[in-house]
Amino acid sequence: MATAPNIDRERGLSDELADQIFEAAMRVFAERGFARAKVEEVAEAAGLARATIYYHFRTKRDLYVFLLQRGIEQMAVHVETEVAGIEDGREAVERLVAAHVDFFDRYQAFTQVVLLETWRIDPEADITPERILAPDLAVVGQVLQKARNEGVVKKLDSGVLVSSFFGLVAAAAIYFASYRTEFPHARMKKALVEIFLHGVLREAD
Amino acid sequence: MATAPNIDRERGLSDELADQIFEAAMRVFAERGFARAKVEEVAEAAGLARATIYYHFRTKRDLYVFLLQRGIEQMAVHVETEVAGIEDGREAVERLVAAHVDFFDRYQAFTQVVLLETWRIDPEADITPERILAPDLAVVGQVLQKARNEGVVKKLDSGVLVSSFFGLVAAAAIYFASYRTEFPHARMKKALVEIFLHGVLREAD
Amino acid sequence: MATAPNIDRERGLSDELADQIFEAAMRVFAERGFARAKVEEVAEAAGLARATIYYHFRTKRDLYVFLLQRGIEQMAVHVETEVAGIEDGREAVERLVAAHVDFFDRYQAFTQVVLLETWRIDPEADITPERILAPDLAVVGQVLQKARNEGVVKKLDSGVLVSSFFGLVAAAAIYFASYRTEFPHARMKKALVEIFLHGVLREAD
Amino acid sequence: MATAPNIDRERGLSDELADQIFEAAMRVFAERGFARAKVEEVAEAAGLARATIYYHFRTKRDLYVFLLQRGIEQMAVHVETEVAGIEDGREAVERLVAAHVDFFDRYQAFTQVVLLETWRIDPEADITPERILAPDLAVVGQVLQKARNEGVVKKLDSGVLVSSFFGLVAAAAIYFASYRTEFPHARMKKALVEIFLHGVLREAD
DNA sequence: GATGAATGAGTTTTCATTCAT
DNA sequence: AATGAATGAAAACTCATTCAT
Repeated sequence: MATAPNIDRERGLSDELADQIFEAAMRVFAERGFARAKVEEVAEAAGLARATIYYHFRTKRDLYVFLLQRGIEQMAVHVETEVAGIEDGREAVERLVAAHVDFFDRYQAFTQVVLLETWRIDPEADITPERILAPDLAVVGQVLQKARNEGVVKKLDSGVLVSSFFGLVAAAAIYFASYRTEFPHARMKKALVEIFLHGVLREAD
Repeated sequence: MATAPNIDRERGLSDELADQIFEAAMRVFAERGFARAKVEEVAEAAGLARATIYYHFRTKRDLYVFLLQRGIEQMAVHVETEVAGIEDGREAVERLVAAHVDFFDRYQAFTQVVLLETWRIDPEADITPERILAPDLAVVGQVLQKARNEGVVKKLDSGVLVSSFFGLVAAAAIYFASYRTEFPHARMKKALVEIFLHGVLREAD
Repeated sequence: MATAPNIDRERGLSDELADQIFEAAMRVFAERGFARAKVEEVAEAAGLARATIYYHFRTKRDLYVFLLQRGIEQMAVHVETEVAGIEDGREAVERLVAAHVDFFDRYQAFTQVVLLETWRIDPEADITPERILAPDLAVVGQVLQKARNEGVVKKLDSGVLVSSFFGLVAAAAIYFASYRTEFPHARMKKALVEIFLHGVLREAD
Repeated sequence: MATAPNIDRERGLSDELADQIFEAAMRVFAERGFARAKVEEVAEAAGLARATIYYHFRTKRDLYVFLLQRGIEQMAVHVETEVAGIEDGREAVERLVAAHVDFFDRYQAFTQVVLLETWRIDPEADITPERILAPDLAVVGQVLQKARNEGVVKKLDSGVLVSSFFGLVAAAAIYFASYRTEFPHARMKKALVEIFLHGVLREAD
């Protein structure tokens, strides 16, 4: 896991350069969205000439996919590390929420890119959100599935479970990223765990 | 409420034509996203000449804002009608979820536009998601606030509450819209209500 | 004949504008060849903005095909007029040569475009020289065929006959166009007729 | 003769490598024409890296000139060998046609390059077709001149004679190369000799 | 000698927008 | 009110060429 093929890394793009471009692309795509972002901007942000980007990536889209894959890979690694070795299903779910909130909070730019842009890159091609998010979805699905099998989590449709999980976490991330509220990270994390696990109703306690 | 200013309706755009353009814009913007959508495409879809669109709307962006405002207005009306007159806070929250799921399900195209594009139209301008979603957020906030005050809902930060609500509902909408799963609408609605109210844990029951 | 479909004339390109663009394209493509010619240059030569060319022609290649088709059409008309009504096979062939030399001489720019560029536009597509030259080839083939049937012309393979005819006439056109020799038009015409009809050997007389 | 200066052979390009590049360039330039051909393609076809081509040739144009010169050199040698030692003027002319047809037929790719591209390489520079074709033109001119002086060939302008000769032979070459007709080589050769020497009219016999 | 990497200088094409009718 | 025609301003992508290794 977390060792995806990285189809895009053409012509022996060195790790260093890959990082450089990754960072630059992240910043630019997050701020402007795929369509409004200019390759020139990414190049500039990476301290390279525009043509150099094209030397390493056939198209703007390829660059974008590279960004997504690499980011999700890192996210999956982060999350997996967090939930690794936890036996208790309930705690695993808690950690799952927490790990996502942490990651989304730390990489707000990337989060926006992934959550808002992935849906429209190229529906007809094989670059669906499902596929892009696959590494993380694998971890999330696994944890939730296990918890469900253990009877810790309700017998809900697994699609609904996963989408709810993502919706909750992502919405908060985007919401707070957009409004840069001073709302403390810790309290947000706690609140989301609470809602996901127990719902909003008071009597549920 | 539901009687927004409609700054855009220039030069006596007839209701009929407004509908025509609204539908066309919805389809096109949903399918391609704001940036990739062409004014020409909207015109064509509306059976009009490109210049005619410009006769009624100063810019592409104005057309887009018109679409959003009109759509959200309708959504707010729909939701408000659904929760109107319900005294019981808990039931109101249930209906709130249900009403959104229904609306999102019926207007999938519009949902995609609102939920994925709003965030990036024009950050520096006054067209923030907050403002665009205002009519609906007002209703949602009201219902949740009331329920919280009544002690039905937990004392969570209201921003978190609202974002959670939206995240849950919206994610499901997009998720199912994208994959056109055969998952029955009714069951999805029920599941989301369940999760939002009681969480995913089984022991909560 | 000489009333081809003109598939390219999109969006009601007026006759006047068509002429304008035709002339401009001719000059530019002749001087620089297809690949080196810039659409910008054609636009400028036509007194239009570059985008205006693109308003009327989808691509540079389309513009080029328009140029070829229109030119050949005119050539076929010219030639056909010259040989029309001539009963004597031998005289018809003479006139055929003369008409081509005249046309090629008058429209040297166009001649270069047709004879040097056509072969490589798009081999795999349906824009072969054969098809482009069709209107003229039809006339040439007809005249030669008739003369052959009448026993005026030798029983040579018709492909060889046509290609020889073209080769002779075209080579002279390009040769003299390139070197702008002071060689008198009339003498060249006579010489080519002589060679085509009787060959270069003296004893043949 | 046939021992041109070869200005291009820089940095001790070995014969083997020269051949390798010659073949590759021939194929690529023939297929795509000068402007559309990429140096990269030639390199690839030669099994070399792009920069290696630039190690041996200052520019793409230099590479092209190298190709032309080397090819024409070979052609001139071939033709000269064929007509060498022939006393009879008429037979020499016959052999001249035959030798060209043979060469063009065998090296169709090169033929296309020479006959279609030479005219536009660099008109303002000294790379005119006249100069490029010089080695062969020398032989052709010599043979025709001699025949004319001997009274075997008519007293036609020598430019017309040469252009007619080339036009006839080249047109057939290109024609048959393009359409890969199954027309037998031998018959074509005979027909062209016939036309060039005696013309197309039957009564001439 | 050979070449991977980098880039400057274009060029085609796209589109929102304007305007005369 | 409506629209065909025209265009300015981008922006993606290409490719010959250079250069450090």
